[in-house]
Amino acid sequence: MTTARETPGVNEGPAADLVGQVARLFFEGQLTKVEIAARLRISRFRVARLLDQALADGVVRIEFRDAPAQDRASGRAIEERFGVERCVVAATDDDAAVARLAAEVIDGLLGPGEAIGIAWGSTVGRVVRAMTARNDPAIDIVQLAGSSTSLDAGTDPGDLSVVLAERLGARHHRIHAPAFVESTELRAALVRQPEIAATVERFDSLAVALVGIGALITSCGVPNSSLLRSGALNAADLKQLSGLGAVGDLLVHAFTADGRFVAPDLTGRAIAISIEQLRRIPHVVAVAAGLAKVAAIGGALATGVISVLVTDATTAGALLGTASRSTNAGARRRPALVAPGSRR
Amino acid sequence: MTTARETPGVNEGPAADLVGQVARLFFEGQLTKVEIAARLRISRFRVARLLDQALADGVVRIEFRDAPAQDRASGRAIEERFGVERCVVAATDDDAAVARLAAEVIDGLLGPGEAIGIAWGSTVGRVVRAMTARNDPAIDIVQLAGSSTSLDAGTDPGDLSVVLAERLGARHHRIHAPAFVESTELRAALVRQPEIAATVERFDSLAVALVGIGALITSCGVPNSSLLRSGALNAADLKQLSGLGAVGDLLVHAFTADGRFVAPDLTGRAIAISIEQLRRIPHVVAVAAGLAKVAAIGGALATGVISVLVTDATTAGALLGTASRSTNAGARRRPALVAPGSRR
DNA sequence: CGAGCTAGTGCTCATTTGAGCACTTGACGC
DNA sequence: GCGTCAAGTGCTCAAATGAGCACTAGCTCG
Repeated sequence: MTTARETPGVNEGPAADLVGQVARLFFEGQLTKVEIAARLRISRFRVARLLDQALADGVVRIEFRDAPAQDRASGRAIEERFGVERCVVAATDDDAAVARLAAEVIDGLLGPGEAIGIAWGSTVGRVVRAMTARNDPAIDIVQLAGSSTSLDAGTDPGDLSVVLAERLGARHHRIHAPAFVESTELRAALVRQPEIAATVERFDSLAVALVGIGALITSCGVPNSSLLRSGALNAADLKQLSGLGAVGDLLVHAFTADGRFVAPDLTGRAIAISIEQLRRIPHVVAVAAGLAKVAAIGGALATGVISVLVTDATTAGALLGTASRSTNAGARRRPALVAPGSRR
Repeated sequence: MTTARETPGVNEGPAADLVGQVARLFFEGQLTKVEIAARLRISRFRVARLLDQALADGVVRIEFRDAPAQDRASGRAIEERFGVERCVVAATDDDAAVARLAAEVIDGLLGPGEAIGIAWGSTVGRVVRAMTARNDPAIDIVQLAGSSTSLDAGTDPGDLSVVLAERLGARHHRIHAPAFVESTELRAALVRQPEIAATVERFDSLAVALVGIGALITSCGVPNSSLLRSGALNAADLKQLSGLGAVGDLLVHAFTADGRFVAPDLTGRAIAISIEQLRRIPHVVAVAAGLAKVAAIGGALATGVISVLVTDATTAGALLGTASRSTNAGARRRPALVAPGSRR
């Protein structure tokens, strides 16, 4: 174990098969080392050392799938204050923890053969990559908004739908078009294209949607929208939105702090799921964290579109620290204290 | 453990965090159960039961990464008879075993930050999906041939490059164009497009290429090329190729049983890496198995383009049973008995 | 209200396992 | 030829572990 650790290609040495065999008998077959030794006619010490080697060489790898710790108190407080059906709060302010929790939530909501729509964004990307694998070819992954060529690596909704489909062993339905086009006419023409129409038609049969929440302005007032960075909107568009009181966006839809959607003209030339369609989806899971997003998250919850919010403890605390607006009428309430709870 | 196994969403119960904590201390921290018990101030029996629960609930998952058994004798025989640099033969006739072996071979050949080109096909798809994960953003995944809209699910080279990039944590470079177009003029125009040119230019800096070997005709003479199924070629094209003595294809390049490439007119309107470029790549790994492909594999080896062949035992046996043509001059020989062996 | 059930917990004892030490074997250099 | 080294193997003994049993708390049902 000092020099020449590994042979150039496949396999480590003459007894390489033995390592795998022993590892399988021990971990899969639940045999004791003495039994393995007897079966393979080697000493129990050799079995032990082969197992050590298996661990060291990474022939067997141990993977943890435990959910990150939650802050249930904050979650309940947000559920009650904002009248959202369910709120999951990661106890640590860790993007990965938020993503893993969101992935678990979706894993629980998405039944076999159901369809899930996905939006874009780095947060959504992290969730997609944190999903546990399945193999259900009947699941449909539907891209909820057009692509953008200039998004950061690994956040393009088209790529994300491929990645998620791969993970779930499912089919994916992409939108080969930009999120925003020049005119409503062009939008109409594009949506008539069979390839795009085939995806758009699926918007009405989704069981779950996974969306991010975009902040149009940060807490310090600097415009920093991903819609801007992606090139979907220009500075003028953003200024117009700010003028209308917009604080955030869901997909391509901008909303105000009190949950009203604004700028239908922008929406009119966007290729994406509509707010009405989004409202009809049984479970809309929104993932967003960060102090810059607090105002946007508040507005998003006020729209009543979101049924599950996943965030982190700091963001949740900031959200709860904001002026206590009375629970808004349109929000999706929890149906009962203990829901029937359907899980695959 | 009889009813109501899991709560609807995230997390299994009040002690869920404890399960993960114990599992991590035991498997990651290598602590003994007694030590864990002392540290968490619970009994060692509880630790043992929490660990059982972790295994049962799938909180820790044990993954085997051992290479499938090889038939080294057949591999060596093919290396000598066909003068190929390296031949890896899976002992079992199992598509998954072949794919895993090929994935290990590529894992050993592809160094950090190097570029790999990938072709299409269900076999290549299986290899890509069998690759072990990395996180090397400096690696470039390059699509070696244009896409096809009508390939079977999970075999499109564009999707495959996304999947591989995802697995390796790498960037991908796609070709947003069909593999075959109507005319050489159209091909030239497309290749001048900046987006396509950016990918094509990378063909000359690849360290590894992963390709399948296509059979133009099966053993019983029925035409069954994936080029036909994909719609890239029509029946007339295929007939023309058969007339020229073609038995198989590498990417879009058809070759005869004695390893000559034919039908440059077809190649002239294909958007794909050229044979000359392919020859300059240090490692061209070809994966192919199945009796229907024996003739095609023989021809492919005779072209001298392939440096590593991965196949299964039955195919290897059939290949060795064919008339012993003298080792062909153009083939890539093994450099020495014991190569310096570079492995990451 | 109490019998009966179940889930969870801790105990004992026989078995399994790990750590350190001693032996064999083959390779290498002098 | 022979000393030296490294790698691999087996042994002993103490520590860790698993399996079965007993106990308790909380719950349902009559």
